Amino acid sequence: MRDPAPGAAKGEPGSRPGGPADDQAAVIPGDHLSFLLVQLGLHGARRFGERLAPLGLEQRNAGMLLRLAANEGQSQQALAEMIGVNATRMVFLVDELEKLGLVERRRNPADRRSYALYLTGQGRVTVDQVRAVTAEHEAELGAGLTEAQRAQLVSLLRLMADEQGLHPRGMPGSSPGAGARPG
Amino acid sequence: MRDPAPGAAKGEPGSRPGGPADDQAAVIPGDHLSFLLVQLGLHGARRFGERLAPLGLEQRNAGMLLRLAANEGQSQQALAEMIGVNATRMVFLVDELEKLGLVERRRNPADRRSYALYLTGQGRVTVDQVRAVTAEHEAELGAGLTEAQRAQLVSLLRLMADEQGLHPRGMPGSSPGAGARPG
DNA sequence: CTCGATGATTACAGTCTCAGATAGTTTCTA
DNA sequence: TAGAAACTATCTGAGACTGTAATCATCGAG
Repeated sequence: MRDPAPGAAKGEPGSRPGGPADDQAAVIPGDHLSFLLVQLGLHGARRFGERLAPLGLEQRNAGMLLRLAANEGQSQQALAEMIGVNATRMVFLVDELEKLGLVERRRNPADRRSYALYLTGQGRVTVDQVRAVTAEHEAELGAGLTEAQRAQLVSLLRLMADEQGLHPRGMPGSSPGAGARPG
Repeated sequence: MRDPAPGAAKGEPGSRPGGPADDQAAVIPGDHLSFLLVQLGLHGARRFGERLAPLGLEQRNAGMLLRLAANEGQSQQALAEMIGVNATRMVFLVDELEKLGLVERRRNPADRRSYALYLTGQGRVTVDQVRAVTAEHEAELGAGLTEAQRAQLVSLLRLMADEQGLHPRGMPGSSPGAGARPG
């Protein structure tokens, strides 16, 4: 995540990124909503990734974990659909978490073709840590704002998201997306 | 750009990316600043990319064009440094624009090792189109807001960006970075 | 003029992320 | 029981980007 373009993006889970150099000439006025959103979105994503690093997690892992915590016992496919990644990708994502000892696949007795996904004990501990990190991250982002400003900002962003037809997806890292790379 | 994580990212700016499915369970409250920013940032990036498609441009091309328009006559290296991509990558990016007939490399008489980059006539036309697309995009993003709300949102976002130590970089697509991908 | 540094180009190797095709196992339905 | 369908796993390939190194032309300094 460097700096995205008004459409920069793709990334997601994209993810991983370095830091670009600072600019001199502003091609697009700094008061463009699009630019500010992308810039802050990427900044937030990068910072969140940095905060997760000490836990040994990537953003995608954290997103998956939180998703799973809220939907234990689901099949990989169901979770994949919810998150928006294809089944092929989901295999890999679950593999990662399983190797970390955070989740386990259990055969679903009702349908032995599929696995039911569950958090392990360590997985629950990690989920709590991720939530704590998320709270810290949230606080950092709003650090320069008064509570009233923060509330108003959230309100406006939600209004905007609604207008754009966006729905809460559960969390970041849940999307596969590509990043937009400017380039 | 799907849905990013609080650190979703990476991505992207980029990548990639398709559209995820809608959610059911919100793992992270929809009122999290981090989530809203990433979500809206990626959404904006994706939409911007869609708007550029009819012009035959990728986001990276548009970002480069706008940068170049504001800094004609610079060497590739100078532009690369400004944008934050390495020289190797820059060669490719300029090649793309040159093949599209939008920019041209001219030998710098003062230093014949380097090229001075300039927009072609078609390049200028395209820059205007990109700016128009950007304006439309901007309007779309703010469609659900009153002018006062939009102004306030911009104000709050700028305040936030300042607090986070972010500086205007000129534009999206300007950064190389990785995208943030959620997982 | 010679040498060292620089700018641009090219070729490679390597990383990441993701999609598509395919196959194996199991379940469901007729 | 046979066939269709679902779920998962594996393999292959694409796209975007980084980094290194080698090459060539040119510039600046000594």
